[in-house]
Amino acid sequence: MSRPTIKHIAAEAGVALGTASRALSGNGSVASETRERVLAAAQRLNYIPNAQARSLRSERTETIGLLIPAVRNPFFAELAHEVEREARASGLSVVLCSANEDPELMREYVLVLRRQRVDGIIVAPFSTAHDPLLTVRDAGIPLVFVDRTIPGMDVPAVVSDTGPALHDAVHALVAGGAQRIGFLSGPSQTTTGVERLAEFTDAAAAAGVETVIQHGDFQEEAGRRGMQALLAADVDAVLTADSRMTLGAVRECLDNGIVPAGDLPFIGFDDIAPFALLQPPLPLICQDLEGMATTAVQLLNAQLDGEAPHTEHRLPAHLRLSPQTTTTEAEVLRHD
Amino acid sequence: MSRPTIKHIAAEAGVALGTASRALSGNGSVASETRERVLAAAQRLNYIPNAQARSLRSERTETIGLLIPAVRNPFFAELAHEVEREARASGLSVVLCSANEDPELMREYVLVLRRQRVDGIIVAPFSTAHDPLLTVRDAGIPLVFVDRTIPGMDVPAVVSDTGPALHDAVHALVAGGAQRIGFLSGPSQTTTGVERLAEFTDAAAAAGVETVIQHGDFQEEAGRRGMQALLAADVDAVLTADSRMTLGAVRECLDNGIVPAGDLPFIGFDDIAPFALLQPPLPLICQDLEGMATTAVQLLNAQLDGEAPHTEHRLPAHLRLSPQTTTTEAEVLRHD
DNA sequence: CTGTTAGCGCCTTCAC
DNA sequence: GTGAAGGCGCTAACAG
Repeated sequence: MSRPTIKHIAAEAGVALGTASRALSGNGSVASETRERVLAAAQRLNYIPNAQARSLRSERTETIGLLIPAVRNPFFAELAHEVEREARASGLSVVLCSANEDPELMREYVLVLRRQRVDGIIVAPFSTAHDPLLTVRDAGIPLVFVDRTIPGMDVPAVVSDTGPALHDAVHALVAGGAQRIGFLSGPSQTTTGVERLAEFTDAAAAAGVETVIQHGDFQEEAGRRGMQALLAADVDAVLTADSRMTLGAVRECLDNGIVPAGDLPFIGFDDIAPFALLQPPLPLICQDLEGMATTAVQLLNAQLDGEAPHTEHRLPAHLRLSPQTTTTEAEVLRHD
Repeated sequence: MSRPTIKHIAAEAGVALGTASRALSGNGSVASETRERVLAAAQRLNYIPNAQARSLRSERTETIGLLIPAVRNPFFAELAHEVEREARASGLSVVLCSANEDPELMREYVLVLRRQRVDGIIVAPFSTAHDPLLTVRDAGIPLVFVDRTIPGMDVPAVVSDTGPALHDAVHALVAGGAQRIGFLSGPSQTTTGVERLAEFTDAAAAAGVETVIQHGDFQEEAGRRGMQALLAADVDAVLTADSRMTLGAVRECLDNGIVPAGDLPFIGFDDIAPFALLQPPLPLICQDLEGMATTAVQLLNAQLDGEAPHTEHRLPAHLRLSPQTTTTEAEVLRHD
C-alpha cells in the first residue's frame, strides 16, 4: 500500500477524518478513549504525517533556512551545527544552503528556500550582491543576519564585538616587545572588515605601536599573499582578522620555515580545529559561536511571533592566549 | 497582499487557472503568445511557486535528505559539500541532518525527513541502532549508504576500497625501516573498522612486519588513548584508519614532543584541512570524496527512476606521501 | 465530544 | 489551445 493518510487511520480506528486529525495533532478536544484508539491505529499503520499537506493549510512549515558561504569552512560548519541544535530546541528544522562562496548560487538558494516556504532565513551575508536578500526582506520573510551585517538594510543581526579582544591582542603583542605589528584585514566592503580594522588601528594608536596593514578577501590565498607582504615589510608581530586568512598566513609562515607564535609573535582569529594542531599553540581571538547561533535563532523566533527585534546584537569575542587560558585570565590581562 | 498564487497570476494575465499552470510548469501546450502573457504576469507579481502544494500533487518533493554523524567533522563537511553540488546538478535540494554522533538524534532526523517526504535519503551510518534505517528501507524510500555500509541490509552503498592504499602504506613504512607498526583501528562493529584492519594485517603479514593494534571508536579521544598505548608498546611507525583518530593521535604525539612523520614515521587517514598545517607534511591515505558523493547521488537517482542498482560500489583510495605527490607516484611505489 | 465540509496551491484529467 | 472541475493530505470552522 502507498503511505497511510489520516483517512486510512480514521477508517482503521472507526472515527471520522476530523476526529483523527484532532487526536493526532492534539488541537481540539477528543475523548481520551477515542484518542487512544486513533493513536493505536496510527501506530499499527506506521502513520507519518505529511508535512507538505500540513503546512499547505497552516501557512507554517516549521522549517528555516540557513544560508552560509561554505560548509567546508570550519567556522561555518561549527555555526551550522549550533544553529541546528538551537533550532531543534524550538521545534524547527533547518535547510542548510552552502553557497560555495558563489553569489549566483546564493541567489539560487534563496529561491529554493522561498519555494520551500521556509518560515524564515538566517544568513551569513558574504556577497556584495544584496538584491536577493532585499527581495526576501521586502517579501516580509523573517530574516536574520549572523556573523556579518549589511549596513542600511535594517535587518536584525548578531555579530561579534571584537573591539576589546583586538585591544587585548595588540597589548599582548606590545607587552611581548612588538614594535611593528602586521595586520591581515578583511575587505573594506564588509562590516567585519571595516570594524576590525578600525578597532585594530585604534588599539595600535593607543599603544603607540607602528602598523602595517594588508587587505584580503577572507580567503586562504589572500592570507598567504598578505603574509608574504608582511614578511617583506619586516613586521615583528602579526595579528589577523578572520580564520581563513589566518590559515593562509600560518601556512605561508610554515612554508618559509617560520613557526607562528614561536619564531614570530602571532595572534590568529577563531578557534577552529586546524589550529589545535599547531605547536606552540596559536593565541586566538575567539568568537562566541554558540551565543551567536542561539541569539540568531531567538531573533528569528521573535519575528515569527510577530515581534520586531532590535537591529544589532553584539556578542563579546575574547582573546585566548593558550588553550588552557580562561576568559578570566584574558580579562585580568586587559585590565593591566 | 499575501504571497501571490497561480490564481492571482491567472487573473492578472486574464486566463484560466489551468492555463496559467501549464504555462508556468511547461507541461501541456499553450499558445506562445499566451505563455508570454502569463510569464509576464508572474514576473510582475513576483510569483514564486509553492513547493508544498506542488509536491502534494506530484508525490515528489525534489528534495533528498543527507544524514551524517556531524558537520563539524571536516570529512563529513566536505562530503556534504560534494553531495549538495552533485544533487543540485540533478535539480535536487538537500536537507542536511547532522546527528551530532547521537543515535537518538538520528532517529529523530529520520522522522523529520520522512515527514518532509524527501524523495530519498543518503546516509553515512554511524550508529549500531539500525532500526530507523530498516524502517526507511521497508517503507520503500530510496536509500543509499555512503562511507560505511551495514552488512545484510541490502541497500546500495558507496564505500572506499582502501586495500591497495593500506598495502602501499605498510610497504612505504617498511621501506623506511619500520619493524613494528602500530595501527589505530576503528571499532569492530563497523564495516570500515573490520575491513581496514583485515587489509592492514594482510599487508603487514605479507611484508613480514610486526604489528600492534589499538581499537577505537573513530573519535578523537580514542585516537589519543590509542596513541598513548602505541607509544607505550614501543612501535616504530604508526598507521591510522580514519581522520578523527588521526587527529587525536597527532595531538597526542605533539603533546609528548614527538613530531609525526618527523620523529616517528606516521601515515594518517583522509585529506582534511587540519593536516595541511603539519610540518613536515603528513603522508595520508586519501579517499575519493567527490567520487563517493557523485556515485551516491547517482545511486539515489537510479532508484528514483525505478532501477535497482547494485549493492556495493567501491572507489579506490590512494596513498599520498606529500601534498605534491601525484597518484602516479604512489602507483609506481605500489608496483615496487 | 464528534462528524461534515470547505478549502490551502497546484496539477491533471476531461470536455469543449 | 483553453476552461472547468476534481483531488493530493491535512486543518479548521461549523453543525449536530
